[in-house]
Amino acid sequence: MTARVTIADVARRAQVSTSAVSKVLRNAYGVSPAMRTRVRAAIDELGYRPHNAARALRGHASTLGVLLPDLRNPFFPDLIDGVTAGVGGTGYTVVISQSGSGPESESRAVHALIDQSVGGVVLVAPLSPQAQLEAIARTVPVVVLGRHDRSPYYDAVFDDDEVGAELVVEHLAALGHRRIAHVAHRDAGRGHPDTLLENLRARAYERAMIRLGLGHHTDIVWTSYSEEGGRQGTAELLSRPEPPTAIFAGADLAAIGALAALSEAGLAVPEDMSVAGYDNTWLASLAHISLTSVDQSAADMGRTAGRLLLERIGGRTASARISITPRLVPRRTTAPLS
Amino acid sequence: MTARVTIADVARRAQVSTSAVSKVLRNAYGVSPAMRTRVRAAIDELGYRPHNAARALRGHASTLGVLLPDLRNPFFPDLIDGVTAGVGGTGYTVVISQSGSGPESESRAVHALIDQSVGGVVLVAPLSPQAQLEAIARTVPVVVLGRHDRSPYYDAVFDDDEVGAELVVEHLAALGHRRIAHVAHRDAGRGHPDTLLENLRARAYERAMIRLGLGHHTDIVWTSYSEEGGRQGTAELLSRPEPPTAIFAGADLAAIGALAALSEAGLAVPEDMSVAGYDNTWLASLAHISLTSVDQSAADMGRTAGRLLLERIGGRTASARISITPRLVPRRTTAPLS
DNA sequence: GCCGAAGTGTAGAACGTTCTCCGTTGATAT
DNA sequence: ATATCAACGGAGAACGTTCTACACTTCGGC
Repeated sequence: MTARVTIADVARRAQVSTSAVSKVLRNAYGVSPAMRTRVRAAIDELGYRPHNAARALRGHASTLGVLLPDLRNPFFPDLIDGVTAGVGGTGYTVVISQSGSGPESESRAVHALIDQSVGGVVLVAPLSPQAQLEAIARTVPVVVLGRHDRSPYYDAVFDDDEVGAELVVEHLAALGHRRIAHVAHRDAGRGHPDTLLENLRARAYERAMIRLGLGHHTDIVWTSYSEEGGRQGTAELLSRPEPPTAIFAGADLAAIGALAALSEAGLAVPEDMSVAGYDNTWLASLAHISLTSVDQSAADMGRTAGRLLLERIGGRTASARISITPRLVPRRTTAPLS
Repeated sequence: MTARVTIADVARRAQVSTSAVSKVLRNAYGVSPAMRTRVRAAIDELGYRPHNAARALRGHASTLGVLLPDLRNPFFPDLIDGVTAGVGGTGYTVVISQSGSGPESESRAVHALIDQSVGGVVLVAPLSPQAQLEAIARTVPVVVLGRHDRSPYYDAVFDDDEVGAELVVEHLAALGHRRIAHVAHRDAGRGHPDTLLENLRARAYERAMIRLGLGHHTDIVWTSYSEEGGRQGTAELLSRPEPPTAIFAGADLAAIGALAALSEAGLAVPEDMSVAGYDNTWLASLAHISLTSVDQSAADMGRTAGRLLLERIGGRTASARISITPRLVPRRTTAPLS
């Protein structure tokens, strides 16, 4: 454990004041080219690295936090890559944290993140009520992903889940399906912000069914956007007196679970049952799975979120609300009703 | 953006000195019960939260870093959960960072992490040469995961990759396969520490083949432990004059890619080709995939790594080296040679 | 020559903690 | 009564930065 090289060491070496070194570091005004090169040289020679904690103490953050509900959803890595790309070259480091399920553990996680003195946070599909998010936004710039919130205090990025759900229902209906069921996600705890993507997808599903005259075939099972959730939900659907002929799962992971349940039940996909997911993760595109899904461009969303966060940090106070239009990617798990 | 509640505010409220508050916070010696409760009350009333940057400046870290090569490998979430569980209840927060591929970006990432003044880091399958890791270990406690390094300066946690590879080869050989090929991972850049798990698996595969008298059937394609890698590697294997009858992919993700390539080539699994993976991630257990794999208990490894890190932080200087014994999980992608 | 402005550089006070000393009690031992 | 000591509490110097003020040049314009 060697002693740290500080700005003072650099200053001594370069025969200037610490203020001067600080200026060079921040490339602030008032530095002659000669001094700059001298300081730069000293920095390199000593292998100086700024101490972020000290900087943070003075109010300058060097990291941005991304809070994910869990790491298992294959949608998130793409999102993270997008965020990283969006803030690329600005000197910010992106740190990732897991919020767990439930508003309490989420709140704990977000505060833990803030306590790291991050410059801003991207909250992915948070469960906390809007008021609470706004309280957070008063402390640190916030971008919320996956909720259609309309808040003056934080930005929102989301795909148009209504459109996405419609695309799926219309696709299935066009294939001749009428009994189209939906596997939805029920959050832990009470609250359930109704701007949260899972709830919007479910409602949009209902509306699309009604619009297409299939209202009486509406059938939602509330489990979770996980493999297990999809499996259970599908099992439940299969036990109906009149099971559906197509299942629209609100997430690819749940769709995968549905495929598992169907294969266990000895049903063939898409011959006996069509299945569609949402998110178009790489899972869906696996040749082995080839799941019809809705693409919402995780990378774009992440990049946008990153950019908005930087803008907020840069001083923008007007609130942004950016919607991304999803697009259907038909694959082999959906086929005409036979 | 409200002004921060500091220790001084708490002190004022509780009519004590800041030193006293600090003592209560750290539950240090020299605090009367009366004062303690008074301070506690003030803390709650004001909603005080300690400023980690300030603490870090004084040398106390509140976070532990985990550096992952990438987030897409489904093995990692389990690992993270293990680490989190292993350090649970100690007040440390786990932050995750992505190292990218290649020693340079890895080195950048690990330094960025250290600059966050983490109390210690878990490096997952790092590519940097041992000397460099030891340099890092001189700055901050380090636990390396997935390398069989023997260093006096950092701890190592790994599964016995030799045994794991043997299990697979023996399993396939017992099923009658002789032309068993291996999809290996070739790291970016030079260096390739030979204690890295991917290299050990490949070597153990070779040795097992020789031991079973199949040495002349040894066939390794070096791509990567990713879906794309598995796909390409398998395509290459299929173009051999005499293609293998079984493929041992060094990671589940690569095995999935192999399945994709096979399905594209119109080959049935396991009828025409047996496929085995490694890591036993949830992907492998998906009913739809049901991949034979090697389990190395990600959660255990993570928990162990977390625990070791805490011990190091706690002052242990002797180096630990913990090996976990893997176990074969046969599923539906491997079958007797027909 | 004088004045203001522009260009360079420094001193030193923050930022919010921790933690080492040290001072003050009151009780106990001598 | 005095010395000793434990228990409690506080003063104040760090930690490594940033950044506001200010001081000192130099230079051009008058």
